[in-house]
Amino acid sequence: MTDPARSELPSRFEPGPIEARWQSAWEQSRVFRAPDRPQGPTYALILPPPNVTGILTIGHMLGGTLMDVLARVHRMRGRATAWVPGVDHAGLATQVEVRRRLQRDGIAFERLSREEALREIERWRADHVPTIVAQLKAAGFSLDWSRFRYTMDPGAIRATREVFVRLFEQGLIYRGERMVNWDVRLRTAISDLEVIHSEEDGHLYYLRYPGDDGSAGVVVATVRPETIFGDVAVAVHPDDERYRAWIGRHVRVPLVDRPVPVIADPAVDPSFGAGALKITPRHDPVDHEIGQRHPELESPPDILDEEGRLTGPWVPEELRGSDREAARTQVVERLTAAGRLERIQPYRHSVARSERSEAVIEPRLSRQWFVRMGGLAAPVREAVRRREIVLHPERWNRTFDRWMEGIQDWCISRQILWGHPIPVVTCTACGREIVTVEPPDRCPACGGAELAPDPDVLDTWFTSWLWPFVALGWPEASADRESYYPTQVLVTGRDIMFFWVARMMMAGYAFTGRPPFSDVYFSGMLRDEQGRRMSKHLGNSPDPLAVIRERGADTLRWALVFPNPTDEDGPFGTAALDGARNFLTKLWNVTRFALPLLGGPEPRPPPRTAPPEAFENRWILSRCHATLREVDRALADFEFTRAATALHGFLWHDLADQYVELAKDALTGRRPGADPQEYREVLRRVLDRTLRMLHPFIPHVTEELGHALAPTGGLLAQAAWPTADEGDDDPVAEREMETVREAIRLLRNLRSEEKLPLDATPRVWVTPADPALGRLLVREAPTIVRAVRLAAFDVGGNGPPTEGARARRVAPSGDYQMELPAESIDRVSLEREREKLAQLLAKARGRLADPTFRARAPPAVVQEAESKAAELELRIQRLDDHLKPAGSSPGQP
RNA sequence: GGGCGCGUAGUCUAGUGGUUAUGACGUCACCCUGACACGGUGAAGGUCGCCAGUUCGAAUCUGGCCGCGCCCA
Repeated sequence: MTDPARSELPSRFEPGPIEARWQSAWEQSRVFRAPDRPQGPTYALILPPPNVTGILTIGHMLGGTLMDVLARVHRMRGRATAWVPGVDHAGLATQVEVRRRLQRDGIAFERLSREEALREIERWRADHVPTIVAQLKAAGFSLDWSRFRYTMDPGAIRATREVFVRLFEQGLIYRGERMVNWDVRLRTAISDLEVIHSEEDGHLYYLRYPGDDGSAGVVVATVRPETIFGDVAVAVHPDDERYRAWIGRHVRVPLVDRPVPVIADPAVDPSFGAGALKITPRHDPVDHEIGQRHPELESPPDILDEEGRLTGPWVPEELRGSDREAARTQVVERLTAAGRLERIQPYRHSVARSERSEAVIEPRLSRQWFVRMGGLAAPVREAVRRREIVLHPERWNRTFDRWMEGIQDWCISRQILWGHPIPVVTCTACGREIVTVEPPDRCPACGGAELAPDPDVLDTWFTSWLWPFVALGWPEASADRESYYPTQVLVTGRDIMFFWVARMMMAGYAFTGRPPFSDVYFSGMLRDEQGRRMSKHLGNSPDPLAVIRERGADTLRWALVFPNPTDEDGPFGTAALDGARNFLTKLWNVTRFALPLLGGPEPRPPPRTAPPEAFENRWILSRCHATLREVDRALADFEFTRAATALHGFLWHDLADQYVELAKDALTGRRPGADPQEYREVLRRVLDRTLRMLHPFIPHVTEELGHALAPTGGLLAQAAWPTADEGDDDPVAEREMETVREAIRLLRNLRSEEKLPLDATPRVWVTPADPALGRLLVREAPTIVRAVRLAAFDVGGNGPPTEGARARRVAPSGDYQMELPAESIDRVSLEREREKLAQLLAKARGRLADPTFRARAPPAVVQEAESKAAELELRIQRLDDHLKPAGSSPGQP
């Protein structure tokens, strides 16, 4: 804890020790532990469980920061807040990592026994989980570690089996032979999510299939000549005149001379290649569909084994065992020799690769377990339409619905070791399949004790989709489920919108009858400073722990939310981190400046009873209040950057640049007639509110500063979020401050343009534009004098004694004249300004001269344009007045 | 090929029909003014991708084109 005796902050802001101190203070006080039996409203979110595969990335830090902001704000608002951490066993991803590590040691994963393999994976998990936990803690995330879960802990195992059995019993899980994405290197089916499509250079081969009758036959274009052995037909478009005569006749597959029919199918694109397609139903999804539409075709052969090598009786013996790449070369050679290769054309096309192994995906007809999705999707689509669940940003709602409409069945079996076993055993005696939650001892049909487990495991997502309620205790009727389910918001990347988010929603309705959350926020992806997306592959994603060690968690957090567009990809790099560091330093220094003025630390102030009298005080309270409303609104809309921008602008420009500078002398008791106590109370109140508003974003430094201001005030982490106080609203003060700032800006400008020495204190005369402005300028004259460093600011009095010894500037608030040490009038800048105003006036007049504008535009707009034009005329006239005599003064006849 | 989105100062970005288009970084000038040079005060820098249209009025709405990105096939 902060030393209560310390009344001064160190002049340098050092995040390291501060963050360590407050993280342990939070941990000790158990602020982030959600109550088991909460009173009143709750707020729950789950951390999308990161893979045990490895360490977290900056992208995880972004999502975590946004969730932490939400969790902390709601906790401060008094909601019983549960933010539940967990890690995902990540079946395939983890197995690939472990395999790679073993490979470095010269051990082949495939050689290990099941037990040995699982032990290796367990060792990997034990190595990595602590790192992940350390990263999450170092970021200052307010996770409830007492509720930490793992997707393979006993509860998750039971839940997964339970769900499988329920769906099986409802007929929603079935086993079938379907087209899947096959990874030939890892020898498993993988999900669409794990497939990456990208444009690659390849070739298009034109092959001649001679006619059965000895005629020239048909030319077929293909990118995969090695699959000709699996052909069962050649297809053409039914309306394609070129081939109409061929439909129903036969051509011969080159090299093997096997006859196949020419069929008509509307799926064939006549403009692709030569307009004829070879049909290999077991090795291409489109061909498969065409095959299904033509039951008259012979049953298609499988010519590739699970590692992608040519196999089977349909393949010429000397080619059997060649893998796809080698086989392609060999087949092309043979086709050339046989005179069947018409030509080869360079061809750039979309290639699907496995995200895990980078192997080209082999579409493969294979026997797998599937979940029927149509029925599960229906209530979700309905919920999104009713806005029972809302996706943010808005536009994803439509995209989501369109995808749900065309939803495909889900392949949930994987041919790997690591994962939840499929809860299906087969009795070796009678062949009965048993699907039960508790693994059976004997066959219920024949009593046989020899039960063979299904060799496959479940897709990791088959557990992940249950996470919002499993993490809260499902299927047990736990107290947490009662209190914290449904959760409020899910924050994640849109890349897993369909594979995870949509499925969680389906599972929520299917197994709990309720939505798993009410809002989903999709964060953008991060890009590096060259605009490239961060990826492991490019190695351009910095290690979060290193960033935190070097620059602090708060700096990282602010760098992630402040400069980033809400719904697009945002840049992240040293520029963002430097900006964040500068901002934190600014906050540090403002507080450091305020602390001694406030008479050192004291308890947080009681609510103010009367509004302050001083103009700056009313103004800063009004700004502070406007900022709070903006932050509240922005957070309600999940617009984190807007909230951060409002806070940044307020702290830096309103509080530091304006308020502190203008009120400095009053605060330090050097302004006659000002009540320093009022200024101090206001400053304390504003700082206190600012720290609270910033706390969810940058918790450590605000906690440190909050305690410096009020050492006995308790933790900011459990302080109350500021409440809007309409009494602080003061539009008059805000308008008046605009006028005062305009006067200051303009006079500083004159000083700068006229190259006045720094120590010069000129006199200024102003002829106010109207009496009300005059009264304001008189009232605030001391402030203006101080801010611009003037000898005097004379409102409405006589002008300077010498015509030439002055510079002039006309502003909406009045006509300013500054005494200059020499006879220098900046005619150039006056003329430039006149020109600018004249342009604006021409524009305004043009508009007003247009009768349809007067007729059709709303009266308020017309009136505004009129007064605008009048004001411009007046200003130009005043400028002309000054330009004329100045032009004819000294030296002129 | 289909869908979605994006093109605003050198860079990143705010801004969904009505004052002189926002802020940050960078640039230039002056200033280490008793919180902060990780700072202050000023300045320069924009045909709001292009072309039509709707409208009294378009960065903003519509259509087309060009360029870029993402998702799906």
